[in-house]
Amino acid sequence: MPELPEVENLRRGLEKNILGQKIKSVAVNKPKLVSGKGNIRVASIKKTNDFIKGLTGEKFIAVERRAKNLILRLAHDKVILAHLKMTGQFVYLPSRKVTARRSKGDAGTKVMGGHPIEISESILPNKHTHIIFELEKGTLYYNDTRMFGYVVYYPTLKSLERENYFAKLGKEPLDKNFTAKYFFESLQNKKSKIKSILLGQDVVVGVGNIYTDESLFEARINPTRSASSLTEAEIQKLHKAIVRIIRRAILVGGSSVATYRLLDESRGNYAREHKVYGKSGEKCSNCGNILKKILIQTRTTVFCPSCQK
DNA sequence: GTACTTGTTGAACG
DNA sequence: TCGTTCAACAAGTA
Repeated sequence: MPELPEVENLRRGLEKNILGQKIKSVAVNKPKLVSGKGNIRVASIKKTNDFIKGLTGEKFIAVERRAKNLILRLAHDKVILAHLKMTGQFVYLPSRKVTARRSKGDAGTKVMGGHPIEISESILPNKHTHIIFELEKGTLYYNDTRMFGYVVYYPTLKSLERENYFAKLGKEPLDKNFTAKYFFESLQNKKSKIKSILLGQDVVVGVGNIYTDESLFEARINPTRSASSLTEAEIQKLHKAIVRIIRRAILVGGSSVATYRLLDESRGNYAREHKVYGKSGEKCSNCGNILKKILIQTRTTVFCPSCQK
């Protein structure tokens, strides 16, 4: 599942490849995906028509990110807001004219990620391809197996801002405003578990299940502790761990999604540095005791009971 | 067939 | 009213 580092990585890849390109045509196979965010479940034909009409012929002028949201900006102040949720992925393939003679999976094939790309999905489009943008020099596909994600069109930047969607989001973990002091103050009145706070988006954004467990392990903090019970020193350690891990993950992820050929390697890169996530029952890399798995807010949580107090 | 997984959030809870 | 908890979304995997 893409967390902030993967989305940031995807943003950079898209920026490199689609910026300046015009959308020649758009195909929407699943109206639900373009019909709204979150709980809006009613697929609207009008929204689909607006999406296609509004975007056809427009040029990409910027690719931005807020938390795990991608903001694709187009000429005439038009915007696409995209969230990959668990299984969304954008894949860009240059057209044959641009990449002369290639067979499936050739190193010359440019692909961007999100959710890790399955080998079985290396043929595009496939049954999980729900939106297709034909660009001047290639094709941009949106795939999503579980369809939790969304790709929503806004006719103006203002119409996106009007929804106030970003208003209650917390700080970006890599923003200079995300300081240890801010973090400490934000946790003072919070009674819920520190893991729940990290998973929530109102204090710090973009830290999902994986990096929450990894950060708490690195800071040696038990995920079940209430946020307000943490000492200032512990919060400083946790702050440092979050920033370091997210930075590191962007760096490692940066080399992992360039081509299909790197796929297997990329998975290794992504998972290689995990110390607790997905390692329940294995030995703690620090003390050798067995890592334990519990549920916090219906989310799998792995930690070392002897290291994390 | 059944349980489990995942990010985010509106709804329900106390 | 407010802070906190939880179910729901979808579909693949074990």
